[in-house]
Amino acid sequence: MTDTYNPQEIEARWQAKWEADRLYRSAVDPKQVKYYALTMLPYPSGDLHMGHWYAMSPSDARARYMRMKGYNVLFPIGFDAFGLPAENAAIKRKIHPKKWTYANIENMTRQLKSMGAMFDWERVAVSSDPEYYKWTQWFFVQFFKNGLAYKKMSPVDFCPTCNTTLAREQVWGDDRHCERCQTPVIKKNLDQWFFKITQYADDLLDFSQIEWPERVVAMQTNWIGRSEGAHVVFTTEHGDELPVFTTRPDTLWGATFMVMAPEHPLVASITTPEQKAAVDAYVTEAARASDIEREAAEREKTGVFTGAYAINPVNDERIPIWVADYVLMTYGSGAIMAVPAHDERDFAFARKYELEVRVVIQPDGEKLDGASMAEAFPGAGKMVNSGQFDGTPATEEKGLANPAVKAVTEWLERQGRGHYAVNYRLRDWLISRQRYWGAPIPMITCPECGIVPVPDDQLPVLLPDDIEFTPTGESPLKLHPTWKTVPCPQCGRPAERETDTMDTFMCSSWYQYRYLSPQCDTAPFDPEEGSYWLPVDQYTGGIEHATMHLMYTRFFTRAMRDCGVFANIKPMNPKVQPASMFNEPMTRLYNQGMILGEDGEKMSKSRGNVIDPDNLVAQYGTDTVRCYMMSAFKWDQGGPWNSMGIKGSVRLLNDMWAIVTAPKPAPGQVDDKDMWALRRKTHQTIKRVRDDIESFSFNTALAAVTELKNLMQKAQKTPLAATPAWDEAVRTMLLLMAPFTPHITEELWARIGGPYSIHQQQWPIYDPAIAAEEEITLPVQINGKVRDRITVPADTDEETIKALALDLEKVKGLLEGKPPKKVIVIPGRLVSIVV
RNA sequence: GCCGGAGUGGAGGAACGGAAGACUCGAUGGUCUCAAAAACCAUUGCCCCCUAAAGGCGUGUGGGUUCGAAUCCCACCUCCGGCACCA
Repeated sequence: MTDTYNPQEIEARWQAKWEADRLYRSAVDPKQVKYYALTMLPYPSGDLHMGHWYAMSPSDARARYMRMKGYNVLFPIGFDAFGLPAENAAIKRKIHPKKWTYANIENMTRQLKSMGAMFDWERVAVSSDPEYYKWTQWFFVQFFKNGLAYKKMSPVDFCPTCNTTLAREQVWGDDRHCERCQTPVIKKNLDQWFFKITQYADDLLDFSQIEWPERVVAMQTNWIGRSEGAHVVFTTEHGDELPVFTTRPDTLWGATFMVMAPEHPLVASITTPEQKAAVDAYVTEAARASDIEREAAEREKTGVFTGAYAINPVNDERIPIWVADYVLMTYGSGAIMAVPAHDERDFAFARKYELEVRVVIQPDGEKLDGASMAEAFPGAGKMVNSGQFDGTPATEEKGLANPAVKAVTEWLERQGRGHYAVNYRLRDWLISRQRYWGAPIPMITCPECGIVPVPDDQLPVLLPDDIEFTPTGESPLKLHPTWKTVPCPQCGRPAERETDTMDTFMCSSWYQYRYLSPQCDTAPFDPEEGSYWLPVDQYTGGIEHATMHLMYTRFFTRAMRDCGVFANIKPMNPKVQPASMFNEPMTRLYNQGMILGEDGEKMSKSRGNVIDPDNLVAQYGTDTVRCYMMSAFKWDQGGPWNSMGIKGSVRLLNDMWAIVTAPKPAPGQVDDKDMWALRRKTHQTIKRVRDDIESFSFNTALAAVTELKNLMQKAQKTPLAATPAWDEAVRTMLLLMAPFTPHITEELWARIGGPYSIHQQQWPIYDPAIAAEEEITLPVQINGKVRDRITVPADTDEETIKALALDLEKVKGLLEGKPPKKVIVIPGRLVSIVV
């Protein structure tokens, strides 16, 4: 048993055995407590990269740990297999997207298996399989039937490179670029399908049922952008209603003009003949300018007077109506009341065009004057110039929590001039994509019956295989000679299929359910499986999905709930299946960081800083790569790759191998102290590794095992290595390392005669009595500085410690015979003397 | 501007308000070797010093609370991420 560590041989052998034994097959077992651990599913781009390893191997280690803790763990994997790269490959290299995708899946499955993770390979779900997308389409129809899906002609974001529209969430950055390909998007007016995610805005703002990182909660909250205020109806002199949304109804008396967005439908009709030329020119110019130009915050405001006037409903004042592009048609009603004294933007506009600035909130201690003030005052004060509301305090609080807002809103409601209102930044989810490689939208347009969903028994609407790609990138579904022509399901007359496919985020919004029973053909998932496994207990993945996938999937679960999809799900173990399981798909979320190239930049082929995991596995073995992923970084932060750093993991595993396989020394005299020191370290390590894995602190868990290993290494050739304490240490070290490095530990476990499989063993039990220190060294501080230390038995009482400390030569010297002012003894911690 | 997060040795990173720098990499010196690699041993925050002892200084900056602060509070600075003419 002195052969050297040969990871490649060991890993292949155990992987084969595990697979043959179905060691990682997870099945419903009501007698056992379930644990659903989930890592974000990969897109089959061709090869597994370092990022996949970094995301998945710690996630796997934790799932393995939970299994050893006694949970029935489900840790599935699959592929988010629809998407544009497959089509790009088809156009560029004349490979059919299906062929390209499934070849990649095959290759990546091999790579994933090389990771040695505890994935249940019998639950693999692939979103481009007809068995899968049948149910993606079924959900679409359900949503349509429940009023959650609608088709609408509207100006939408279009990526000219990807040749498709995008959801608002998929447009990023100041230059409004495509999240996938970085190309700035353009606006197009198209007839598109939307999901009513806005209907769930408030529901989605409720994070009380989930333990998600504050960062994600903040990002989603930001994204939804809820603001409270009032809906107030202004009218033009000619009686046209001009409703506005304002968060500051308490400043209504300070409205000295109104502004409409250039796209506002009433602009043309209210403009007076004298102003028509100027307004037309302005509107035309605004339409030509891109959103990026228009939305640049630093840009100077421009606008044109329409010649028309509105009546302020609170005081019947006549105020001018302007058109300006700083007002957006997409938010609120596309028109605002302008209160220059208390709003920065209105102030800038008013000064430029010499419009009245009237103060209606006076702060304490200074006197604002509309004519002379240099900037708007958005702060707190008392209402003035506001009729019966004068003197009402206006605070910094938002919405009805602000007494001035509350008083005015209630009065508006009583008067019928307005009402409480909430506005959101969130837009409905645009899911139409003008692409081939996606799930076809299962809708048919009939000239007689209108829009008709494909009946359930005709699902899935299959993608045709006989397609042709043109270099223009136009969807082959549109160009297909016959595919889109079908009889209307209602009247049987010739009708036309929807040729758009669905946003692939739709597929990934419900994959955690499909994993439960990927073969199920009577429902999206088997009710028994759902009743046992739901919800996902622990989800892990990247932060980049905060306002896309992670928001969509929360919406999706709620929509499923409201469509009755969970009607036959009865939690088998309500203790671990919170009532929130029908609202929230994932109870806990943890975001890992990103692994960068050695140069500190994002890994990319063009930079040439890509580290290939296949090569590393070939060179060092899977266990070493896994170990390095988990020891060298804080998981939530990630960081640059260091090709030297992996040596640390190589040494750890070699040392572990050597310690376990070394011949035992002859028994002999063993110092009791040494024996207890080893047992103490062993038990302290159990606790540290346990606590660290639970808190995702994999690096410190491995550091703790390394400390144990270092201690054992020193004792390896002494008679201590022939004692039961040593055997306990060896067993413990292997069990603690099993989640991190599953193959080497399985091999060594077998060699020391442990029962197969180490991965089915119970997590070692930590005994606090053994872990407790017998002797402790206490630092002795004088005025907060450590001057000496004393070593005493752990149970020494305070008085004795105090006496010992004061008797120290060094302390006596520093006290110079004077009595100390104060002596603080913290048992087990330190002695602090104040002079 | 608003909302999150982060600033600790040469690098990654440890530290329930109680010994700053665990563990790892790197570096330096040594052992082994014809040599190199590997392995092993030792040193490794900075200043002072031949060395050591003994000091002093050190967790982005400046204050504060405390016997005691990387950690708590206040005010800043820098970097990263999200949102932003959103009424």
